[in-house]
Amino acid sequence: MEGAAPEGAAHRYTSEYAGRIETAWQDRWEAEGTFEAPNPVGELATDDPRHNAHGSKYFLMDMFPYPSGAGLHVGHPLGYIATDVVGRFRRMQGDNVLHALGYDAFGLPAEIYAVQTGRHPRETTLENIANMRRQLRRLGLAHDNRRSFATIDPEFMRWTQWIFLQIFNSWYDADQGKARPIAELIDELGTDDPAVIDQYRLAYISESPVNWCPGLGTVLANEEVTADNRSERGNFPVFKRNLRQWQMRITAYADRLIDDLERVDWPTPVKMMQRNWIGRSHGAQVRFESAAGPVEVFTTRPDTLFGATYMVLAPEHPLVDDLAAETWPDAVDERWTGGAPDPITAIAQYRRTAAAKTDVERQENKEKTGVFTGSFATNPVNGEAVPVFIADYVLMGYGTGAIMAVPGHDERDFEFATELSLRIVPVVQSPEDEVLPWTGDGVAINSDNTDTFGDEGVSLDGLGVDEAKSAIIAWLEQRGLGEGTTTYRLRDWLFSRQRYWGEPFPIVYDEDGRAIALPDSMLPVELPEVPDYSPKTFEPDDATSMPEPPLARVPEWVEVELDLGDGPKRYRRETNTMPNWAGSSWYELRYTDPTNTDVLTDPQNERYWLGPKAPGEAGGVDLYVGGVEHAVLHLLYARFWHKVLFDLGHISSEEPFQRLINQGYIQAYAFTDERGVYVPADEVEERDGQWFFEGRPVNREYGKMGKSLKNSVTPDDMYDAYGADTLRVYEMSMGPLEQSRPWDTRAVVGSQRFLQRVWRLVVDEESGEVVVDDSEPDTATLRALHRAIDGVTEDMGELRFNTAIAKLIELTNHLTKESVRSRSVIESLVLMLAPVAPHVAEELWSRLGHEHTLTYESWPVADPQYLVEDLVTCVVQIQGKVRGKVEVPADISDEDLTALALAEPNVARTIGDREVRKVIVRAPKLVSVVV
RNA sequence: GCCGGGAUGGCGGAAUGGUAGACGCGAUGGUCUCAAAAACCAUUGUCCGCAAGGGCGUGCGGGUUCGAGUCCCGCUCUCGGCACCA
Repeated sequence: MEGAAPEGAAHRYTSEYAGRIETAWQDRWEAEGTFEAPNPVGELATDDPRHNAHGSKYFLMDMFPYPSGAGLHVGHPLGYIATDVVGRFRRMQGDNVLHALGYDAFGLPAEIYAVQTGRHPRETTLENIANMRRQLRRLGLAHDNRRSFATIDPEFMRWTQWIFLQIFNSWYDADQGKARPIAELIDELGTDDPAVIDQYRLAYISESPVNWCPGLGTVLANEEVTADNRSERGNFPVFKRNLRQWQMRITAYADRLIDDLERVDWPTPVKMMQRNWIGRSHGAQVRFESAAGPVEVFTTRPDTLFGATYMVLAPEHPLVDDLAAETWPDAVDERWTGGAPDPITAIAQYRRTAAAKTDVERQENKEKTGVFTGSFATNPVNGEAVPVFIADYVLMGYGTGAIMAVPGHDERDFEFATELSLRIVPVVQSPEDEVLPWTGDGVAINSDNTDTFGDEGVSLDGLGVDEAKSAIIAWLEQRGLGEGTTTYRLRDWLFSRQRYWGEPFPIVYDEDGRAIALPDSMLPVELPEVPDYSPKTFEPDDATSMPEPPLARVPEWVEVELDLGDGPKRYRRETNTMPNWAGSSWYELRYTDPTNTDVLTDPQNERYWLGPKAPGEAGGVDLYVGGVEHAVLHLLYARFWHKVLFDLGHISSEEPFQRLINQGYIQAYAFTDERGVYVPADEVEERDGQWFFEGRPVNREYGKMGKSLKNSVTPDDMYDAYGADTLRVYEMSMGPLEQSRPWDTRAVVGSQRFLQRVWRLVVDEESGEVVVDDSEPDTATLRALHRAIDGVTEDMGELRFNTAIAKLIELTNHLTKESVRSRSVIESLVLMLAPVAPHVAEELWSRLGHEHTLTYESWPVADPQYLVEDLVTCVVQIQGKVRGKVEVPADISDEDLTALALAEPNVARTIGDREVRKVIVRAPKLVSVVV
């Protein structure tokens, strides 16, 4: 953009000049360890007083990146710049700031690349990390590099595996509401029989329906499967299969995971998503007697029990076979039979068609279908015999897999009842103009069984929904017919994957196939070399295929002889690996004590950086910035592990992330030609609102930045064209952090012009001499300065970098216009500029004669005397419309101001001969006249 | 369908219920220059008007208020999440 500097301006702040300054300061920061944050104890402790190691602290985190081979584009660093600005600001406010960046380095892309090239994923991953470190270093991030790590580092993996064993070796004590060591359960139960004990573990193996993805050759967690049953990564079909897999008992924490959302400062949408995902609903379990024994149902509307006119079981429900009658009752409605000669045939047929339906089909066609089992059950509140159906609108995986159907007050039951012509009884009074089904509030009707039960009975009639619920639950509990309960949508976390590039489990099996934890001394269990990195993958639609993990193909690793306490014996290693999410579920802890080899983090260090600041608080990272796409997955898993470690007494904080902000995305325009092919966005020209590529018109689209859309802009491009500081200022001034916005390379120059103006306030572009002097600034300048200090300080504190920068620009423009040279003013400006544009600020600070980095200089403080003006512009409104302005002293009285306002010529003219009915005075800024 | 965001100039965006459009980009005009670039200065919501000034204007329709982008009610569009969860 910028040509060679003209002869006469050798010290002009050009991109090239900026680049020299920036790399020089990056080298110096690194050499001096400028951003190293001391710990209270251990290897990273220090007595360097400038770091305030025992005073206030601030722990900042970014969602760490997966080191992709594609490198960064300008959208990636948005959050990193923002946290860096916060960190630099907090340091100048006196905080000890912990800010570092690790790498989430296990993952599918590296494995896929390895399969394609035969290169070890570690090799390529480490290369990618090195490249990313280079790109990010050039951005001037104030990270403590001693605290950086990658999840694949054996030292990190060791603790990931250690935490797994902690979870494996604990159980959830529902009475105490916390996890406890399994040894305490063994004592309490008086047995160490694995058949008993293993069922309680928080990490356990179960044979249960899991999401099998043949196209990826691995199973997936529920959270990794999209609504239309495809893999979030790769978009392959996913099938439910019964397989033996590791699970984590996250469901034990469902209540705390919901309730503790109130103790963190997170965006509402993220909290909502977590609440919905956990899906807690309060209701009742009620038993309906049948020929096959009691059938348990779950309902959130026990108040509508009197309106339950039939029951529905999921087709896979275990009692269905027992309920299937030999023959249809006389005069059975033919819509109930599915056209079959008897219930057993009807059920078999229905199950077959239901199973054959893909989930997509189920979704497209929500028409209710089902068949009658031929049996009846008894509604416990009124003794009525209600027919029992099976239907696929009832899911085995939720509640009890059986429902009582209340067609009068449930949409789905109503549809089914209409379809099969079932009885509909209203039991909640609906508003007059509403038709059934009525699902809203109302007074109970037709809900009285005192004529059957006499004094033992209950009447809900006249009660509101909530009262009726409590009344009927009390009645059911008293008679042993049911009880109030809570169910959750959340399922346990499927924790094993059939991949190579993940953490191995620290588990071996003995000859009885029993899972045994390896002792801590044998950690980490490292990945063996394998002949082939890929799991066996299958045709994406091959639902019957079986998982085959790559590690199973290394018999010399799988078969081991170990001495686990009772002499050397043969064992077989677990061949699954942990999911991607393992490392990111606890990495916040490792930043606090990254070099500790004895514990995952020293309790003193953890307490200092993460502990609650006041009793009752949950603690956690002071600020965590990342994309909203992790709202459920990563953030839920990390909270879960954090709570387990808290329960077991390893850490003092109950939540990992106290405050969370979702940064927006930087998106970009992309252009397609008449064939629909993407053309390079940076070669498109705009004329009169139309876009042209090589003279031909093209269409504009808006979307993610990326190679495929040919609209990527890389940080490296920006470093070359403008320098890192300009890129930082531009990204921060584009808008609020949380908001997504379009990239506009043309607009970047505005940020460069701003930095150039600041530069010229200090340095003569031709001679390179410092031009500041010690002159006393005039009052107008002092006002501008202190107003800026006041506003910038507040904006920075609230992460409003865009408006903070606007205020710095205003101050700079004032100083430029008035040719202000006063050192005191310019130094304050340089200090305030430092968080967003640290290199140029350091350079100017140094040229102003300061020996040390400005990193730990005190942030300027506004002098209140310059924040009040003596003369202010008062606005005069008539009927709320501005009709005039008067310059008045700030301390003017209401009476004087009113007089002045009414005397203002235009005001007087507008009022004319109308009567002034009321005057509202907000001295000294506003007078509002009502006529 | 349910839940949660959002809508302001040509563009990105500012505005404790009190002068809508800060700051930046772009555009137009000017200074400097042989010329250009850069820099600097000025103008820039829209309509009427020579001007003074006035009308209109924050997705749409109502309301509260002396005064509403901001608060309340009802919609539209849009983005995100969930989706037969009993």
